[in-house]
Amino acid sequence: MSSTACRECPLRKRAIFTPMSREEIVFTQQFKTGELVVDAGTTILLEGSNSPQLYTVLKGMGTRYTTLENGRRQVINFLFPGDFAGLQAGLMGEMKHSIEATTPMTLCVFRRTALFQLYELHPERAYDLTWIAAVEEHFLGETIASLGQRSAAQRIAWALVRIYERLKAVGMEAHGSVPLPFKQQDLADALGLSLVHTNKMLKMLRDKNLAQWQNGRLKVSNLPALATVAMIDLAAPEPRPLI
Amino acid sequence: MSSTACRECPLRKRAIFTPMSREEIVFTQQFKTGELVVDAGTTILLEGSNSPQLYTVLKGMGTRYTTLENGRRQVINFLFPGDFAGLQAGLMGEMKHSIEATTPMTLCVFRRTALFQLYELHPERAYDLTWIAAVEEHFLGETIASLGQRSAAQRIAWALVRIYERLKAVGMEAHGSVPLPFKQQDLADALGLSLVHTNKMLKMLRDKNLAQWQNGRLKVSNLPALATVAMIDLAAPEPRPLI
DNA sequence: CGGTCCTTTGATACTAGTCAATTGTTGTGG
DNA sequence: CCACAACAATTGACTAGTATCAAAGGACCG
Repeated sequence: MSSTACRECPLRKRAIFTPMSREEIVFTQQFKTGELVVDAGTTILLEGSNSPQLYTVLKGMGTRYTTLENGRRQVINFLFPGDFAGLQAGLMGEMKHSIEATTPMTLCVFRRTALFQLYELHPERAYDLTWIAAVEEHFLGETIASLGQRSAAQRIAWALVRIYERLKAVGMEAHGSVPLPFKQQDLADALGLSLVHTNKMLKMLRDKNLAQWQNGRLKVSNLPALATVAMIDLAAPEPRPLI
Repeated sequence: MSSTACRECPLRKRAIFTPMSREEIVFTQQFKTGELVVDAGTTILLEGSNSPQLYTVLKGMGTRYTTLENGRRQVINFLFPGDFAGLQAGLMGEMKHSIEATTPMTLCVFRRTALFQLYELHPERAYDLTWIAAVEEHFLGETIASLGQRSAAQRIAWALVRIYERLKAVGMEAHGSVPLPFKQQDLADALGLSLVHTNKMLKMLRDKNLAQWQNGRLKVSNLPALATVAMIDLAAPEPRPLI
């Protein structure tokens, strides 16, 4: 199967992404060197390595995580279609975290060496790259606030709302639910909770008819109610650039 | 008192910051529109506002925080000299967090409207800006790992080590200690701990002779030992750009 | 000198972690 | 097609780490 052309990119059409001019599309196409297709379970980027690539997730899902000295794992965030990865290695020379494919994934691969060229020749795209970093920074800040100030139940609710929104924004909602092929352990590691307690909180939300996550799909029957539990002020997600 | 010229900038000389060419200094000077001097306690940026400015901390310290719906405060990080602020508002149009001066502060002010010009005319500086965002992203990721996976004692130790390193890197170490004019409540809010428990953990570290934080100064007699408690692999800090 | 703010300490309550065992699911080989 | 292994989800019992509550110093200021 041949590589997807940027102009045909199914993600770009989504309202969540800021529109791109034809020229931008052409340049992005040049910047793209190919596609990486990996099986579920593959480690795409390894902490400490200096992988020379930048990626955008085209299909599939993964986790971005670090491992502490005591062996505990922290999932920094989940990777969904449209997400950009590898900027830290791209600029700082070394990965500060690992990325693992949870499902089979397809990633657009960009040449890291072309990064500086991008800054010189395509300021709008460079601007977008910084924008992406700023959006990511904002999201990480919100995660910090969740881990620091929300109770276990609130954290789970918060994560489910955010995940639901993100997947919906990239068009993965169907039959009132979204695919969510992670293990409960992954969510636990993302929220700093134990697996057992995560399980109990999920059951609680299920019993209250707020969110059902089973068989790899997440169904939220009453999003506003779940957002209330999560202490989230539900707002339309702001458009962000896609690279 | 007149504004500090970029070429005289006392921060730029520090090894922690990547060197700047004369041209870069000249441009930065043009980009800078002045200085903001504020008293302790001033709110510099307010969540939700669309402040049109970008800042670099020249002197003093502050906190970057958000407030949740239930009134609890999460300190995202501390602002020290050399730190850059306002990028989110600069790109995304609205502040996602507030910034408050803890001590009197002096900030270099940059014109937000010149931001795009910077991308068009000075790709190296634009590159640096993205670099700064990536460094910040990395630091926030480490914070997430701390809140998620470290115990209270480890979190405190972690924070003190990181703070000590950062202040030392900008030349604020003197007599084997660094100034740290925050309240225990600020640290508690940064680490997602209660004030009381934070106090007890600080006492524990003090009793073990690992770290003394009193009267606005932090003294770490045995940094490697503190880093061990914190589960940190002590490494020389990597240089980052200054704007 | 009283008031305010921050730090410190003790007592108690509760959230979430750990341990252990059971159930359900999927895939494999006989 | 069934037995078994491997893994994920679930549940219950118990424990530990932190939060909460309350009160007492200390430091600073008008």
